[in-house]
Amino acid sequence: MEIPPVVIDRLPLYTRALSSLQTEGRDVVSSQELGTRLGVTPAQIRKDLSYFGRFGKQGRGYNVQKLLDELHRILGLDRQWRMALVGVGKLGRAILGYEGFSPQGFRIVEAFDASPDRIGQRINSLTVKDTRDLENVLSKAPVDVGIVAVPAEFAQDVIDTLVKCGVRGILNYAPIAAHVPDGVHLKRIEPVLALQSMTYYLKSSPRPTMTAARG
Amino acid sequence: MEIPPVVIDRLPLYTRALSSLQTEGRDVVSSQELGTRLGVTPAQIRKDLSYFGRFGKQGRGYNVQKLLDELHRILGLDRQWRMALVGVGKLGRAILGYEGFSPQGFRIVEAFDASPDRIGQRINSLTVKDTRDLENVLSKAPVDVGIVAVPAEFAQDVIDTLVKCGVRGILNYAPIAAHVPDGVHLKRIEPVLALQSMTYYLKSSPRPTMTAARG
DNA sequence: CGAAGTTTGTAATTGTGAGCACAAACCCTT
DNA sequence: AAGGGTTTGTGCTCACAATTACAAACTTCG
Repeated sequence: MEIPPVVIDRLPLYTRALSSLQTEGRDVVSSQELGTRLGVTPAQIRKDLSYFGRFGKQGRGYNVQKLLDELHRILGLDRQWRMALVGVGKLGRAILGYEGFSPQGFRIVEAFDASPDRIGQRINSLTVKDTRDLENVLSKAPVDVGIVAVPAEFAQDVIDTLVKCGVRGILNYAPIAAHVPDGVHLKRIEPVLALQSMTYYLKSSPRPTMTAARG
Repeated sequence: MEIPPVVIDRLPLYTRALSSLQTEGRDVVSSQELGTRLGVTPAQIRKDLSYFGRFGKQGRGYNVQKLLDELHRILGLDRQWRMALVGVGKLGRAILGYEGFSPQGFRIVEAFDASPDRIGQRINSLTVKDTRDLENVLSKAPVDVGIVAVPAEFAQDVIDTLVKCGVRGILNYAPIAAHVPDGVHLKRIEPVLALQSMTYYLKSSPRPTMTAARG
């Protein structure tokens, strides 16, 4: 059976909410409560989960720990994921310094750059390697995901190289419409695009005054 | 008439592709070519654009400059947008240093933080102000968009405050399912969520060898 | 000028995902 | 043990977005 991508995209949200509940010491949660927390309808949650099995109990709800384990298994979050960063400019450095990846099992294990004055530098206990050595390095120690943080004009080339190296997941921070072959999964991280669609809604309605109440 | 949000989300992509074409000196482009560049069907592009008017010419295509102007007008990209950043930790600093915003008309004009040792610091020609003064500052010099880069546990409070200050667009970098009232537009920037859904597809199929060809 | 070749805009169709509603299953209290 | 209260899983319906398909309009070339 083929599961709709939108469903897969929602599962991490459920995972995160369940983690919170677990921290709060909760044993059981209903689709109702989960939905309220996430801003999703209970029916949607139940339907999404039903693609993968029957994890709940009527009259009771879902066991937090059990459902969390199931989701981890389903999403493949029960293992470590190795990532390679390409581009250690301003943005790349910020990504290297970001502490949100490792607690979730994602580790940047290699960093590459094309600029001679960056190659050899040590950043966050990682030595920057030459982009031209990408194939060599990754053939010996493959990674699961490539993070692209190079200027737009080089991004497609870098992505092509990563794909050639067998990388099947790519996180693209470069502002281009990248092309990847079937079977390779690419996700864009582009704050500017998010802003540019948001302005459509902001432009029309006037800036509300601070005293205005909301109904 | 109500335009589907998915359509609005695609318009910035069109804008970007058209900018490239403009730089390349192209006068005219067909939905066919635009579609190939963006990985979107030509019909989709034509339909999306038809929500807003008739910008093309049969047998010829779209005038690059004209369509670009129209899209800028439609999305509200023909003006400057003022943004306030809340949270100048590691992530916040990276956002402040990011150079992709201003060329597109988005400017961070205020930075806030709650930590005493950060308040008063100068970062990128901006003086960090006390989060408690947020209402005061924004009442005198309103912003259009708030960027939230505080730890998860404070994010909802910050968002509530921003909303109270009349901010109707929020870019949220904090890993929470934030709640905003109707009329406030929130966009999440969460690389980890993107990765966590990607792993679903990566986990099943084996890591391909480098010599394997793709069909 | 006429015919062949393009390309748009849109009506109609198809496909897909979200929400509704309810039977079945379970809990809890008395 | 029995009945009232919850909550799940899912068939069904509805809404909406993507695709198809084509007439109309334009360009180009002979």
